[in-house]
Amino acid sequence: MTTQGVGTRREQNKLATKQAIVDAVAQLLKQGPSTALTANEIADSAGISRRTLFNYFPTVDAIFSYPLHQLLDAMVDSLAEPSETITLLDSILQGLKSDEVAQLLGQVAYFGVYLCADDANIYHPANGNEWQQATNDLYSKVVARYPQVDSFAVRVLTHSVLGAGQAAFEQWLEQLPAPVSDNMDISDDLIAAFHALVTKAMNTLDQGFALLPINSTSTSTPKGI
Amino acid sequence: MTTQGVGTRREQNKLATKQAIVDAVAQLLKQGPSTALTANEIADSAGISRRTLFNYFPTVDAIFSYPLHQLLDAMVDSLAEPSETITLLDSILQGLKSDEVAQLLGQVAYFGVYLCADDANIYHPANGNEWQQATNDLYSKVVARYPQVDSFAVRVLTHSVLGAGQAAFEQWLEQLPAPVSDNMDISDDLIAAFHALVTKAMNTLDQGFALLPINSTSTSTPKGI
DNA sequence: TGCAAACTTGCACGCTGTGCAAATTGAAAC
DNA sequence: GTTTCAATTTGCACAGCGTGCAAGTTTGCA
Repeated sequence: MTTQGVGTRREQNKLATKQAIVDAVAQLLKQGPSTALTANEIADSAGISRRTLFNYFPTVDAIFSYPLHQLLDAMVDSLAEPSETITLLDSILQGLKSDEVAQLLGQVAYFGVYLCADDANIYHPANGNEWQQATNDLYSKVVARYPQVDSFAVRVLTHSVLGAGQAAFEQWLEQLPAPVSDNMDISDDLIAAFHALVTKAMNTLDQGFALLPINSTSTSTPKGI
Repeated sequence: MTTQGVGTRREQNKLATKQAIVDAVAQLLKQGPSTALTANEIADSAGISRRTLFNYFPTVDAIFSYPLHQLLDAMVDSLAEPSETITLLDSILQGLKSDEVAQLLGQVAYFGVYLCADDANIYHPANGNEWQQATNDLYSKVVARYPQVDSFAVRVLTHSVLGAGQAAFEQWLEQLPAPVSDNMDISDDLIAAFHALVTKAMNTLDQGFALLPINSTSTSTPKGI
C-alpha cells in the first residue's frame, strides 16, 4: 500500500478489503460480460471468503452500486450543509467539483458502462435504490436542520431536485463512450459533460415548470406532458 | 365468479389466478406479521404451486408492489394521453378519480400499512422500483408521442413530477391509519386526503422553485400566491 | 372427437444471504 | 516477549429465491 492510511491498522484493513472488493468487481466486469458475477467469483477474485464479502456488503447488488452510493452520500452531505449564501445550483456544482467526487464519478462511469453492457438493460434497480435512499437521507437531514419549514414541501422539493439529478445522471450514462479507460480514471471532458447536464437539468426545473400548465393559474402554452 | 369476464376462458383464469395471489397475500398480511411471507406460503394460500406463482410474478416483491404497479400504470397511461386542453394537475387528479384507480388506492393502502408494520421500515424498495419504472415508462411514452420536444427536458420534468407524486404518496402512507378495513375498501376521506396531498405537491412544484435560489439568473417566475 | 397450443406442476439446480461456532488476527497490558 | 481479549475471518449448514426442463393437464379449435 502506498498510502500510509490514517487510523488503526484494523480500520486500514477494512478499507483496503472494501476497495479490494470493488476493484475485483471492476476487473471481472472488464474481463467480459460472460461471467454472471456470482458472489463466489467476486470473493475469490478479491482474495476473501464468500462469507466475509457479506460482512462488507449486505447484497451483491450493493457492490455494483457502491460507487454511486459513495457519490450520492458525499453530495447529500454537501447539500445538507447550511450554505445560505450561494444558490442551489452552485451548491451542487461545488459539491461535484471536489476531487473526491470527481474520482467517484470515474468509478461510477466505469461500473455504469459495463453494467449496462451486461444487462443489455439501461437501468439497474440497484442504482435506482441508491437514488431513493439518497432522497430519503437528504430529506431527513434537511428536516432535522430546518424544523420550522413545512416538511412536506421539503419532501416534495427533495424528490424533485434529486429526480432532476437522476435524470441528468441517466442521460450522462447513456451518452457515455464505451470503454472509459483501463483504470477507473475519467476524462475532464466527461466530468464537464456531467456538470453541463446537471446545470441544464436544474435550469429546466427552474424554468420548465413555467412551460407546463400545472394548475389553472399557470399561464403559458400547453404542452401536456 | 360473479363477473362474467370478457375474453377467452384462459384469460379469465389467468386474471383470476393473479387476483387470487394478491388476495392470498392480503389474507396472510392481515393474519399477522409473524409469518415471513415465503413464496411457498403464498402459493399454498392461493391454491397454486410455487412454480406457477413465478409464472405470474417474476419476484415475491413484485407481488407486494403489484397494486402500486397497477395504479402507476393507469396513471402513466392517463398522463401520456394528449390532453391539450386541461392542466397537468387536473389531468393527474382526473386520472386519480377514476373508479379503477380509487379501488387500486385501497389495495395500495392496505398493502402499504401492513408492509410498513411488518418491516418496521417505512419503505419497501419494491415500491421505489415501481416509481422508477413508472418514470421510465412515462418518459418513453411522452418522448414517443412528442418527438420534436427536447427529450432531456422531458426526462427532467418527468422525474421531477413523478418525484413530487412519490413524495405525496409517501406522506400519505405515513399518515395512514393503522387497519384500513377488513377488505381492501378505502374511505372517501382517505382518497380525498391523497388528492389533497398530490395537489399540494404539484403546487409546491409550481411555486416552490421560486423560493429556492436555483441559479444566479433566477429572479423567480412570476406570480406569488 | 381429436389435435395442438397454452398452462400447470414437480423436480432439480445454482445462487443468495444469515446464524453460529471455531479459528485467526490485531491491539493493548503486563 | 508473552499473555489476554476483542475484533475479524472463515467454513458450514440452512432456508429461501428464481429458473430450466420434462412431464402432466386444460383449453381452444377444427
